[in-house]
Order: sequence, then structure tokens, then C-alpha cells
Amino acid sequence: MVVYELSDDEVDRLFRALADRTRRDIVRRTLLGEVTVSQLAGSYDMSFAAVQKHIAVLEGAGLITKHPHGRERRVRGNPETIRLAQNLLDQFEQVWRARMDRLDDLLSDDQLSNETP
Amino acid sequence: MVVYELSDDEVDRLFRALADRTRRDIVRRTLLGEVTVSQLAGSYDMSFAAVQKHIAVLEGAGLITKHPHGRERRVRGNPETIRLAQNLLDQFEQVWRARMDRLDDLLSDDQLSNETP
DNA sequence: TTAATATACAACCTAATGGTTGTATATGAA
DNA sequence: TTCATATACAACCATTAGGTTGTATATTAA
Repeated sequence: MVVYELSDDEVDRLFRALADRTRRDIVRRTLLGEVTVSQLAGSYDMSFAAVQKHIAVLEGAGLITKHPHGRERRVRGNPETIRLAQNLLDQFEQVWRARMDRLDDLLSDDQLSNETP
Repeated sequence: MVVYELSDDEVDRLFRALADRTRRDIVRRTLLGEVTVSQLAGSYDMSFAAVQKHIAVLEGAGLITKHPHGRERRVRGNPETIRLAQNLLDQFEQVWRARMDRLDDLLSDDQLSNETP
């Protein structure tokens, strides 16, 4: 499976998009099923335009897509991009795990040198 | 294993902290092994104070900790918090997967109603 | 055709972010 | 003790983010 290499800018946008509770909620709702912009706007205690901006940020990060249906736009969550974010975090974990492995190796070496003086 | 419930503010801070390439690099380096504030500051093309601020943001998000050693502060990455972020993304994935499961169930029901007319 | 609805988008405001420089303080080395 | 190093932190500045209101444009319903 080929996984896209995200640029620093894209990664910035991805995590930035997730760093807002309203946007995280929109992602959850749109992963659960398609909703229109109006339905989303009606769910939050802020103006229609404010919700529109959040939707634009999420779209820019690739976390959602909009699909025209007559005069309305249906918003759909994109699980692929969530996966990309998970991969990024996995890479951090691997860095740490690699370090732990090196420490384990050092310990084994010590044991060896004790066993063969 | 008990996993801490993060507040919305904490989640905001966590993803916000990850939404900057310099900070992500600091996290990587400090997961690889302890480094001092000076060492970090020397690695980026910006002022000491700017790097200090990035370190403060990461500390506020729980992604790193500082440990005094004489006059220097050693910075250490915190894999626990990476794990918390992973859990959050997993929750998004589960929302989507739950939806897929429901769709599968619907399909099965259709098949059944075809089989028993 | 006219009215209502769904969306888009510009202009504006305030607060937060990411950077700067300058100054203060603690610790270690000579 | 004196000097150099490591860190902290305040004050400032430009840009971005998150909100607002107001206006324009499609599309559907009457």
C-alpha cells in the first residue's frame, strides 16, 4: 500500500485542523454519515459563516469533502486522512521504540561482557 | 490500562503543538534522547527565545518534560502523550468503522429479505 | 415568475501565534 | 571573586485565526 508523503505544510494544516473542538466534532459527524452545510451550521452556537470557515479549514486539510446535491452541499468525512495522521503519530512512536531497542541492546552487551570476562 | 480523559482544551493544545514543523522536529529529537535547551536552540534558524517558546508550547501540551541538571535543562520527549493523540485518532476511525459495520448489516438484511420472500 | 432556501464570500474586529530584542538570574569555570 | 554560559522572561511587532455582519448567487417551491 502506497501512502502519500505529506509536505510539512500539509502536516501543519492537518494537525491545525484537528486543533479545534468544533472542527473535531464536524469530522466525527461527517464520518458517521453525510450532512449538509446547513445541518452542521445549525448544530453549533455560532454564525453560519463561522461554521463555513471551519468546514473550509477541514476541506483544506483533506479531512472532509463537499459534494453538491442540488442547491445543497453534502459534507463527507475522509477516513483516509485520519489514517495519514495516525501514520505520522506512529512514526513518532517508532522513533521512541527504536531508542528503547538500542537501550535493550546495550544492556545485552553488558550482560555478554559479564558472561565473557 | 486506564487512559486519561483529556479535556477539549487539552486536546486543542495537543494537536496545536503538533501543528508546527519545528515543534514536531523537537519532539522527534527528544524522543530519540535527552537534549538541552541550548542544543535544541542551536539546531534551528531562529532565536534562542523562539525555540524556548516552542519548547514551552510542547511542555504545555505534555509532549515533553524538562529536567534540571545544574544550570542546564534537559528536554525529554513523552511517548505517553503521543499515545494519547493516537487514541484520539483511533476514536475517529472507530466512528467510521461503526458506520461501515451498520452498512454491512443493512446489506445482510437485504439479502435475508430476498432469501425469505 | 416570485419567494424562500442553501451556500459563498468579502470586509471587518479581536485575540492568539510566532517571531524579534533586550534584560535578569543562576550556575560553573578560571 | 570574576567571567562566561544556560536559561528565563518581558515587551514588542506582524501575521494568522476565529469570530462577526452584510451582500450576492444558485436552486427549489409556490
